[in-house]
Amino acid sequence: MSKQPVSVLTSRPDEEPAEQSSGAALACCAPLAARARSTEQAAAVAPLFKALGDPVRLRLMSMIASSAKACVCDLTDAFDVSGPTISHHLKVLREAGLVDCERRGTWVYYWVRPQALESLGTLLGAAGGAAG
Amino acid sequence: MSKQPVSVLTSRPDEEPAEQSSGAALACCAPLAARARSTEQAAAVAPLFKALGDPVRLRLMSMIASSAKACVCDLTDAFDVSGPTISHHLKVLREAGLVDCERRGTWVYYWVRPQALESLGTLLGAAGGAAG
DNA sequence: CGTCTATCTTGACATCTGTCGAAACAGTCG
DNA sequence: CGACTGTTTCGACAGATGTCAAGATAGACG
Repeated sequence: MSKQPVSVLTSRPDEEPAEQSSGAALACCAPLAARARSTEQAAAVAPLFKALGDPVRLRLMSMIASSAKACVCDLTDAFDVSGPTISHHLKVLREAGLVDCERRGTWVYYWVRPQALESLGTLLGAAGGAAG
Repeated sequence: MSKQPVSVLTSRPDEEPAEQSSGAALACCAPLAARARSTEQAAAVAPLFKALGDPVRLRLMSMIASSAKACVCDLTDAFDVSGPTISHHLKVLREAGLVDCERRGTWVYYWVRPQALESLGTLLGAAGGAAG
């Protein structure tokens, strides 16, 4: 069976088009562009990983994803940290584009934005091609 | 394409069976254990995301995964940061269990440890129900 | 053995992060 | 309107992080 060949991890910046050694000018054309692209891509995706890089936020995401809509009060209850801290983490998650929220009366509900997760999933394991 | 419903994100800490909470002193029982487990899981996985949460490290991973074995010198050349900084990032990646390295003469080669990536991939998109 | 290259470790420093308490803001209910 | 509950913002602070320069270590080569 083909183990998921990861893929960000296998985005191989060098396999773009006519890649490699097609010209001595390697240091100036495609490769460079590819590399730049990779850099940008990394800069764009790293924040998502970073946002998920905190235990509290990871668990928060887990809880939010587990229920269609999660109320802040429920989330707060499940942690040992203060309300403001949870609020802060939710803001980080929100700014990373991982979740979105809406106010319904007194309560605020959060839900996961599938797009972001797909991005990560794709980066990590989907993307055929690669295979190492 | 992959419309899989993420999964860390859906690990629903409450769906754990009566996982023998033989610990007597448990304030409650299953719920607490389940939650503890979830917390532990988050604590265990967050570092992986965190390690990937830096653009340099993410790109480093990408490059390492792109080639069976990547030499530090090649990696260093591809970035604008100093050698020690690359070394530091590689250490972070190594300590997170994402990569491993070996010295061959003068050079040190790095490669990706599939396990870690699988963990992340599983967490993000695969894993059907809970954990397993 | 001495020297050179490649890589890692150490120490220092500015910045970012996670956390809290206090206060502000948003809505509901009496 | 006024009091109360839920959530976010503000200000502050300890600790973590990313980066560099300088020095240390590992192995190759003469």
